[in-house]
Amino acid sequence: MKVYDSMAKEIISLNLSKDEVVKVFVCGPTVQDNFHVGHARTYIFFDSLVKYLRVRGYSVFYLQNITDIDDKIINRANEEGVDYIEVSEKFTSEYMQLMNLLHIDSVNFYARATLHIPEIINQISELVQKGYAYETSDGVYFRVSKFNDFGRLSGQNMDALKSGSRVDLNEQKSDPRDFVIWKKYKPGEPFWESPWGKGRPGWHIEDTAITEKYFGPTYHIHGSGTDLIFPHHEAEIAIERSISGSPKLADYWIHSAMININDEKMSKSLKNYVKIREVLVDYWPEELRYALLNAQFKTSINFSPEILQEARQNVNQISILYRKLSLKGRNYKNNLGENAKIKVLENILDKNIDFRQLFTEVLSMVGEWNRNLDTMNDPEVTEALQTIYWVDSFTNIVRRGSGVSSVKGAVEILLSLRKEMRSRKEFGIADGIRADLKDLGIYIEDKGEETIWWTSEEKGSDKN
RNA sequence: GGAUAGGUGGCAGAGUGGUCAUGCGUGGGACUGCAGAUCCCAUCUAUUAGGGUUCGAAUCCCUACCUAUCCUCCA
Repeated sequence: MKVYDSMAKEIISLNLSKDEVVKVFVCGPTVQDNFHVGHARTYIFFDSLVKYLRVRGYSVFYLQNITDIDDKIINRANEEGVDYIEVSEKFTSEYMQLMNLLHIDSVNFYARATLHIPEIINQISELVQKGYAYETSDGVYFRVSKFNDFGRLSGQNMDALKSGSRVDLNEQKSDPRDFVIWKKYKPGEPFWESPWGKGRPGWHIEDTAITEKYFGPTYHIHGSGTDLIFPHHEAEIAIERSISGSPKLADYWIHSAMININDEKMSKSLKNYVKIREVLVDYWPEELRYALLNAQFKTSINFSPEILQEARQNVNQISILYRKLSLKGRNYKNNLGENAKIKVLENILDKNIDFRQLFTEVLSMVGEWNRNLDTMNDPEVTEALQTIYWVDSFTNIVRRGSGVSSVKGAVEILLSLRKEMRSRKEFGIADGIRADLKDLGIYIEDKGEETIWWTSEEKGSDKN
């Protein structure tokens, strides 16, 4: 299995062992505001990546942090005249709900920063002791000049950073590149006691304190969106390696590209974002997942109604075929691993975890299965079902209508009535039944003497 | 200015030297009582520009131009 690694800046082999737990850390959100499609992309991608690793037999522990103390959270709380905890609780809960809606269920543990203050203070103390950090009147800062690998991941030139710095010059830092790891208390702000007085943690050190606690000084995969490479990941590397002395923090660095809108990055500060909630009014989670996985992870996606519409088409095509196949046979969970189609798909993914290429190949298989649907024998049906089931097990893009709902009996009575009407050429009545069922989310399809049906609610603009 | 990733049809997007895949869209056809689903055919005269290497370049080299992200908080 290979993947583009941001540190190596090329596609390299992912050498992971199946005999030990694979430790994956992905930077979670700051719980300060509504979540947008950009967040969705990153977390859907890593969800599918981790699930795929598991499908391939790796035992993965997927850790994510939640930044629940931060300037922006405090500012928002002040604006609204509430305690910061109200803000962070509200959006933490919203985040969890969205993850649930989007089928993002691969994370083993969400670690909140405010529940790791002792670990953070320990790290700062160590850094101060070793001379990597110094105290000023407003906080404790990391001394970047003591860590000579700073800038390697992001390709930043140390001197250029120094001179061309856009960083605040007002602070009492001894070097403009130095970053804050402890912020001293100002009136009205939440605080924790520390050897440097009341205060709260800086952002970068939250993650290292958390990963060190659960993973130790090094782990296997570190992921997030590309926008966190600098300075956040440089800072994490500097902090943890200064403490541990290890030559690396993570074996692999995987960064997913941004979501753009009108060719510009979607972001809170530009106010050009589309909320996940808004998308889910008109589109199913499976459709959003498809749209966001339907690109190489290193390629930015220009978000538009067109990509959602395309996703809807393809999700429908795969889902409807899946339904038809499952009416033909149900032993698709057997004999996984002997499936030649799955082998083909594995080979595609193993080149660079490219879900778009996976989808392209799946769609061509779907075309073939549709062509042969009437003549497929049992092993072929099983193979097809297994394959779609396998793909769905880590992508979650198949919409599963059900033919065994609680209304099954009633539907079948109506269908036999409709059959009778059709044989009497009472097409008005027959079509009326079909239309009424459709309004209830029950789709039927005539094929010769047979009529198959499934349930599938409609969403958004397609309704009517 | 530096770093990174790119510039292929209406859109999306494969393709590291030899008739420019594929998907969406659009048009037509088959099937159907009609639909739906599905299939077939077509369409869109597409490789940023200019040089070079080559029998031959989207693909290799050079130059220019352009786009996005990062170089401040951000997934």
